[in-house]
Formats: sequence, C-alpha cells, structure tokens
Amino acid sequence: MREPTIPESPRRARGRPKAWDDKSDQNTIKSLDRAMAVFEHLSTTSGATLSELAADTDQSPATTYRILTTMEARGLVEFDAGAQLWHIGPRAFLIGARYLRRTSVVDRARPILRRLMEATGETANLGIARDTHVLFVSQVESHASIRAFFPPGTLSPMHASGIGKALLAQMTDDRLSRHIATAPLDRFTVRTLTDPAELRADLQETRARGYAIDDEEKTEGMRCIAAPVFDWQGEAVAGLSVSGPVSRVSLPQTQRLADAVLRAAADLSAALGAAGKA
Amino acid sequence: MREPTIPESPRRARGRPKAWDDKSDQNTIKSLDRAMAVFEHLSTTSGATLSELAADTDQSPATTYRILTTMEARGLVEFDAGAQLWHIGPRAFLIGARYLRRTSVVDRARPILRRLMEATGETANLGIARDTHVLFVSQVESHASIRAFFPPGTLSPMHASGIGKALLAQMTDDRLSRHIATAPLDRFTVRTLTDPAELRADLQETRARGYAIDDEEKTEGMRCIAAPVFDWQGEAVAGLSVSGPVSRVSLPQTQRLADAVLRAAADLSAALGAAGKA
DNA sequence: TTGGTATTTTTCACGATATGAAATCATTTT
DNA sequence: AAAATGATTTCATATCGTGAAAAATACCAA
Repeated sequence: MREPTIPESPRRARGRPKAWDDKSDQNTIKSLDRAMAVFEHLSTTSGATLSELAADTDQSPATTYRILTTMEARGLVEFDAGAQLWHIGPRAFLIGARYLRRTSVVDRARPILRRLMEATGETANLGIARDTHVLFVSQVESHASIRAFFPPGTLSPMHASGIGKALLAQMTDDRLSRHIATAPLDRFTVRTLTDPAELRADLQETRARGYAIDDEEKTEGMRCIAAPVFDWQGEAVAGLSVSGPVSRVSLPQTQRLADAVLRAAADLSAALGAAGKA
Repeated sequence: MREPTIPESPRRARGRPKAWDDKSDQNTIKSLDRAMAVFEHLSTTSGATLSELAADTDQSPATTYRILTTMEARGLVEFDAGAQLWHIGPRAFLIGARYLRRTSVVDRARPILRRLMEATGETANLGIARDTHVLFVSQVESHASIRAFFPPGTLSPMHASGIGKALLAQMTDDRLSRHIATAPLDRFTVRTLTDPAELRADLQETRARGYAIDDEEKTEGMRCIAAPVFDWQGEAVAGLSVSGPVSRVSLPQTQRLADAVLRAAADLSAALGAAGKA
C-alpha cells in the first residue's frame, strides 16, 4: 500500500484496543442508544404520535415520553399540540448542518475514489461543473501500465466528457438549451457529439440508464463511465468516473464498471448529506 | 394576541396537566440530557478531542467516551482517527434536514432560487427568522469563480444581514423596539449598523424602496440585496437575497438585481399562498 | 532504542436513576 | 353521560450508567 494507514481498525490512536470479539459492545450506553433510536425513527416519519413512536421502537410510552420531553427542552424535537404530533426540531437542523461545513467535496471524495480505482482497476476521477466546462479536481491513478491520465486542473467541455454528460443529463430542459446555445460543441474525435440533436438523444439514454458513457468522444482509445453526485439539496454538484483504454473498458465490461461507479457516486452523495435514493 | 392558543401551557391535548411549578422537571432523563449537551457542544466546535469535550461539559472522560461511541455507532458523530478529533456525523445531518422538509417554504423556494441565481449570476439565498437571528436554510451558488458562500445552517444577526433587515423592516414599531432592546447590535465591519437610530433610518429607507441592501455590513467585500417573503396570512416569514462581491454587485447594478430579487420574492410569496399584492 | 508522558479505553463496584405497570386525568366518541 | 382513548404521573424495583483508577497505547525526547 502507498499509505501509512493501517489496514483496518485501530480506530483510536491511543488507548487500549477495542474488545473486538467480546459478545457485544460493552461500552455503549443502552438508554442513550434507545433514545437515539427514537430520534432517528422520528426523522423517517413526517410527524408521529407518542404511541406510534413507542410501538415502533419497542419501548414503553412512559419512557418514550420522557425521551421526547427531554429532547424537546433542547429543541431537538418539537411537539405540534394541534395535531398531537412529534417532529424533528430546529436545533437538530442547526447541529446537523455543522456536518456540511467540515470538509469539501474533494476531501470527502478521496477515499471513495481510491476504493473505486481498486475495485475497477482503472483511473478514477472527480470533476465539478465550472461554467460550461468540467474541472477535474481529483484523481486516483490506476496501477496498469496503460492508463488514463489527465492532471488535476484539466478543463474539458461538458459535451465531450463522461462527467460532463452525466451533469448535463441532470439539467432542466431550459438550462440545457441555454447551455447548448452558449457553449460551442467543438469536435475532438470522429465520435464527438457535435450535433445538438445527437447530444440530446445521448443524454436521454444517459438519464435512462443512470450513468454516462464517453466512448472515445474526447480522446481516441479512451472510454469513460461516469455518474452524477448530488449534494444534500439534490443538486448535481459533481461527477465521478473511471476511465481507461477501450481494450479494458470494453463494452462487455461496461455494466460491471458502471455498477462500481454508481455505488461510489451514491457513497459520495451520502457523504455530502444527500438523502436516500432518487 | 392574535392566536387562539391558550396563554401558556396545555401542551398536550390529553393527559394529566404538567406539574407546572413543582421543583424541577421531574420528567426528563438526566443522562440523556447530558448526552445531548455533548452533542450540542460538539456542533459549536469544529472538531474536539475527548478530553476537551469532557472538560467543557463537566463530565468524566469515561462517560463522555461512552456517549460518543454510542452515537458513533449510529453515525451521529464521527471520529477522525488521524487528528484524534470528534465531529458531527452524516446521520445527524440527515435527521436534522428533516426539519426543513416540514417547513415547505424550502421546497417551494428551490426552483425560484435557481432561477434567481441564473437571472442575476450571483449566489441566491433563502433565510427564515429564528428568534433574533436569520437562519440560512437554502442556497443556490453562483457559477462564478468568485462567489458568495455561507453554508446552510448559518445564523446571522438580523441587523447585519440583508434578509434580516428586510424582515425587520416589516415589523411593527412595537416589535422592532423590542427586538432592538433584546438583541445586541454587534459590530462585524466598519459599516455595520450598530446605532439604533442609524438602523431605524436604514429600515425606513428599506421600506420605502421595497428591498434591503447589506453593504459590506457583515462581511467586507460582500454586498447583498434582499426582499421579504410573505405567507398566506401576510406574515413576513422568510427572505430572499442575492449576494456577491462588491465588484459585481455594484451600485449601478443595484436596480437590476433588486428587480430580479423582488420578482423572485413575489413568486415565492405567491407559491405560499400570499394574496395579490399591496 | 528506551523511558517518560499524555490520552484514550476498559474494568469494576456502587448507588443513582431510568424503567414499566398501573393509576390518573383530559379529550373525544358513542 | 358514559365509555373509550391516549397522554402524563407516581412509585417501587433492579437495571444500568457512573466515576475512579488501572491498563493499554501512541507520542515525544534523549
């Protein structure tokens, strides 16, 4: 390995190692865990009554009641007296929002990119939209001797890159039209999509299958499979891709690679706070 | 008062009335409350070590440790093994975000914010009043490379933000006076309005022209144009703004930007069921 | 390499306190 | 009005959380 990080666990730097096998977590607080179960469950509903919550979390109404009033005092949950429903409170949002400020997309993406590269054996890339182009901001290179490479900071027109097309496919019709109107569809290879109609058709397919394919549209001999990444508001803010020579990124391999890319994109979206699925 | 809600308490509809005076909260869970104190405190820092947290919340390291590992198991907090720091985790965000889903203003605002950003080229924001502050709940970032950015969940004092001033300008004299009396007019830049008389004069102008201008009053180099949003009852429940560097959000541009903001605010008000206009 | 120090993690015994059953009360439904 | 429903409170009990201190580990300095 290239990194000084130890294979798996030593989660903490100091202190006695965890009792990894011992029956169950001896060092967690049961009552807190149960309270958190209520808190979490509340977030999956849109308002729940005391009895519902108590039943769903297998706790007595009395206990559930005390959990809720305790959290209510801190604004973590709210009670709608009119409808007799409990909800997640404003303080919970305030606390949770702090998560977003911690690190950038790039930092969050790095471990995910590395896993993606290892799973596929191909170079993994992260790109974000920058005006009419995709800016490649991070990359983990394949170990193969023939590999895709373009240095971080590379700009590529949207219509001629996998990530770009994955992002275009998420745009509203309106915005897409404006993009096509402003950005020239320059040709790079014989396969570049330079005709608006062609491009739109390709984006249609992209949307349908969930990922984009750049089939030697930017660089001859290079194929690329990309998927969009969403932030917590559901905006497509970035894209992940794997790219490699057509010999290895072959059509029979497509589905396998796409699965890995989609999984990585979902992971990154989750790390950015995006909700479950779309 | 305007509301049919009974003066103070009947918080729940059924059940025995609360022991309103009895000593202290007999019905809260102490250990849970202490755990929440750790959780909350963690959100005010940007990463804290175990010992810091234990000291700051007056609890033994052992207990703090158990609280953290319990919450870690649920993803509510994260441990950065490299830096030995505890952080708020992704699940906390996911749960907190549910709060926004209930206040449908946010959902309704999203497409409008996007249009506003596209029309002006500047970052568009949605903020709602939360006690004496403005809570920024949603944002669509500009594509420009120099752009305004403050993460969702940011709290800003009313007197030092465009949206805050737009909201203050809608208050009754009575309520405004109370606000000025309670909330300190802290200074952030040389232009911050810290004198009540100055602030009142600015609000007067704001009312007259229909929108508020934050002219580097919170952050140097950043200007911001904001307008209030009304719900179906005519209450000013939120505000929209565009913010950007003074170079682009220049005085000659003000009217053009303000028009866009006002239109967006009117759209959102309409989407919330506000009556025509006055 | 070798101690020394700081910090985290685990163990352990004690007693504070969280818990559920049941009683009590408000509200809605019959 | 009475009964049914569901929320709050009381109370006795044993669970389970707690802090002190020990153990384990990493980091730092010679």
